Amino acid sequence: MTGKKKINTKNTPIRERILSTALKLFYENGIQAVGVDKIVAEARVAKMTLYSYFASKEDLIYEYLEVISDKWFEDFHKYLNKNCKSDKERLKGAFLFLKHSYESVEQFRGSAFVNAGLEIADPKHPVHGLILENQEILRESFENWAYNSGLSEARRLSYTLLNLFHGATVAAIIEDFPEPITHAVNTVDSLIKVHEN
Amino acid sequence: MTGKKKINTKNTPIRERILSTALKLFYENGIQAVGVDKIVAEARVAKMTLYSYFASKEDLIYEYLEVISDKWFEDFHKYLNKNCKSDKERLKGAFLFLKHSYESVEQFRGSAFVNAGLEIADPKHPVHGLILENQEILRESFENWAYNSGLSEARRLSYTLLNLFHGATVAAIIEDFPEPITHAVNTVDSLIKVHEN
DNA sequence: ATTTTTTTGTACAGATCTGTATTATTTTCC
DNA sequence: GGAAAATAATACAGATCTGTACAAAAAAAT
Repeated sequence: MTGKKKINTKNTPIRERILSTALKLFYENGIQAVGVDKIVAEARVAKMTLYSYFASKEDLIYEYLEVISDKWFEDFHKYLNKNCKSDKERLKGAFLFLKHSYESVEQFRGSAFVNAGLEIADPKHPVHGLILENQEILRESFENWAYNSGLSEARRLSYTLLNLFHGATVAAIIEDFPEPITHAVNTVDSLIKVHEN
Repeated sequence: MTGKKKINTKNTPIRERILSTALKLFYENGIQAVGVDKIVAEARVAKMTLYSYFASKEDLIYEYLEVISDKWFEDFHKYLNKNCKSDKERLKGAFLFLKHSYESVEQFRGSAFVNAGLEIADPKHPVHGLILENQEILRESFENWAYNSGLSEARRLSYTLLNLFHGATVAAIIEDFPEPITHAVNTVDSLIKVHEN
């Protein structure tokens, strides 16, 4: 009988509002920089209400990463299916999606996972599993697309593309300009040709 | 008559100890995650002593980045001059240095600048100028080495290499394995060949 | 040896953080 | 309408954070 808190797991509009507010604030400012007070203020919700839906900030962070992961892959595939006709086009399309994100997102801050992974230094922290899983899914997509396109060394190429993907994202944030992403797009073209021999 | 604090700017051993302790803690745990109390405890120094050498934590952060920048470029060039005979070798050598860092640094946490840049979200924060400057120096090195090696599109290649550099670093941290760096080394080989035509 | 400077230790102010207690108000359900 | 549940508002506990005050101890300088 530990007297645990009762958490309401129902998906009410208020819960959604808290989560979407946390989503925005965590992404734009970083996880550590955003306090619970800021979230409840922005969501126009009482603090107790937040704690009736989420056991702790830790839980909120974890759910934040899960939700943003789903959302990201959804947007990603929607974009690819709309703009790419083949898996080879998808390889390049992934980076065009990145460019599109930079231009369309009101405040581009790169990848929520990479940022979270770097922010939470301890590699044993539970969110790291989620982040790793996320990156592996993306890499496997690259590998499948490369393999289906008949490119050589699909696995190795997938790691390179993931590197480029991270690098372009990070550089775009630091430089505060989309140029690094444009360069990455061109690099992908070159790499595809190299693996087409 | 604002009554400003008197800051001792002399380079005493104690000041050095504080700075090197902050260096280690900031790099390994992130800037926001490390409090002044933790620094003075680890450096075995009174808190007032820290504040007699540094006006604020903000100042300490700024100096941390300056020092680690100098230190990084020093180690970088030392490694390159020891292991590379030509500028073309230096292009690859930069990534071998990254691998060497991963293997030799007791707790590899990637680039202090990239981490700081992502941690401090506000692009108007003064440290961002320092971070940008740092990255530009590295990119220009890439460009010069590529140009001196007769490679085509040296400038574009330099941006690609910087992307790869960031990406490999970030991926290595997230995956907690050096494989991404190894892949990046191979990619550099491919890219050099592409630009050698 | 004595004065001056530096460093320490402790305490604390004031802000902010996570999380809870409590009571009032609003909404929902029947 | 009236009972039950959800939400709000406020206050607060306890921890932690940056930065300062102040007196004692140690080190350096003369």
